[in-house]
Amino acid sequence: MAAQRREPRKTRRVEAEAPRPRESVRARVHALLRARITSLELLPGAPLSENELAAELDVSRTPVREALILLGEESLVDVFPKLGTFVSRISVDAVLEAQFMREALELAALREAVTKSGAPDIAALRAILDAQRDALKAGDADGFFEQDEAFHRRLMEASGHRTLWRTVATAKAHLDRARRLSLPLPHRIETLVDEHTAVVDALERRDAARAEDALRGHLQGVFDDIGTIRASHPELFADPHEQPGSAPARPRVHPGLRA
Amino acid sequence: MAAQRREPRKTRRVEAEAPRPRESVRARVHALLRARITSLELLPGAPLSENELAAELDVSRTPVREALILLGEESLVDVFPKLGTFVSRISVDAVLEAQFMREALELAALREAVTKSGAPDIAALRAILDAQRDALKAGDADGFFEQDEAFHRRLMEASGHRTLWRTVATAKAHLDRARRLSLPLPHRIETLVDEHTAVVDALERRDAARAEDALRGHLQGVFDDIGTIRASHPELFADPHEQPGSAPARPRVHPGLRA
DNA sequence: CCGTCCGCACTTACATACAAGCCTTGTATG
DNA sequence: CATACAAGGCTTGTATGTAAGTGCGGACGG
Repeated sequence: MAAQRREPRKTRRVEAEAPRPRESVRARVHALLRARITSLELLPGAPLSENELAAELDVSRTPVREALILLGEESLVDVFPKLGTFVSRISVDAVLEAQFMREALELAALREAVTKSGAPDIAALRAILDAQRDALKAGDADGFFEQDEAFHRRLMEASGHRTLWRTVATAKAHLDRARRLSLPLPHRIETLVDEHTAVVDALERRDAARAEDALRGHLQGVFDDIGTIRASHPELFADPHEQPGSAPARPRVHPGLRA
Repeated sequence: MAAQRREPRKTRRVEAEAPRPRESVRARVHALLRARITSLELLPGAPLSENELAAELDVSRTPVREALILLGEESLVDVFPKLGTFVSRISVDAVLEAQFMREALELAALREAVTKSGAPDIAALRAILDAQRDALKAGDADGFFEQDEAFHRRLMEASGHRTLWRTVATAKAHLDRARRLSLPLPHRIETLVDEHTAVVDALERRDAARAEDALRGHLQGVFDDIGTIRASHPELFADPHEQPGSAPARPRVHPGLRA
């Protein structure tokens, strides 16, 4: 495909189409690509061309490029100068670090939530659990993950920390990519909701120790699944024994998966 | 000052001046501005114009803009569309969150370091402490802070987590801006080195509980100082009762401090 | 004197043009 | 046939041009 054979964009937009330009183009592109990556719609290793994306989304390269830079900061893409940008492969190190970070932050927040949370928090959490069970029954994988995200996010809010979720979400993105691959295991998923429920139960009884144990076990279990996945999808993972200081697995040729 | 009265940049660079263009211009600008902000060379509230910075650094607006976007992600600058970009004021909420995050991550890492660290780690840490004491005697504030950063970074490496420092450093930046203001208190500073030493001592003895207590106390003490500072420099702090959801303290007029 | 309105000077957001590096592939040569 | 080489097409990096929003300040009317 030749680049940019599309007709030049009109500099003056028709006003019928832009009711809410409140959110910047960059933010929209960033959110879109992030969703595509974490949902595995874009597989690890897939190339992301600034030109192609700009053409597809009908915007200029500038906001696309800025979005890719931000995704690079989150390690969701790897940018190789003058070579190309690719969805990052799942790095064992990155997953380990993400798991560690998530565990440390969520457990610390939970300790505070035990004393700070109130009835509205518990009610909101239980509502999310109900929705998650519904999604499970309906076989709605996307909805299930949405509610999972909502649960952990709401749990952190219950601790009074409102801005910390961004950091946890960044770490969680790496774990989620791996978890998505384990979806075909339905028995595992049912367990997850039960584990969530145990956390809320302990939280409601203000039982700090039990809440902590429940959440820790839950997070550890999620992490353990990833090892199982790796065996069946090795091409999605980065070289396991890579030195972090050295060049980060530059692809010899444009790594496959194109189209 | 009128914008861009500088002569047009030569598109072809003289090659005598660029021996190592390995690091992108964006990365250099980002690092430079970050250093200026965390060192308080650029005070909270100070305006950062893409045009002015591009002219001063003799680069185009593009890498400057990209660097500012990254700093915005770290909450070190606030970008108000079509209005201006300003060094972020020290937000009490942000400092609280940074403190919480740092404490959670560093303590969790320390727990692992107690079992994983070895003699080389201890030796490296003690060397850093010596350097820190030297900087203290010499009255070298910048050097002191450098060694402080090195200490905490090395401590995290001793736990085996190599990539986690980036996250901690982002949080630490907000705390450091406040701490810089407390430098005139020399008695406090001497305490800091002693606290660091206590952590290493306990770590060497593999005394997890004592190491944890020492580090927790140290981090808490650092945090307590910030409250003291706030009284004497209120203009550097954001509105204390600001709703995080609402507009983030948009400046009525370009906030002063301009040259 | 005071309020209102309008334009100007500044900003960032987005679009486009140009530069430079890497890989592939076709081609010529041994 | 194998290999060296060079050109071309792709990529991202940087530079610059254009659009559009915001607040300030002066002109103007009351």
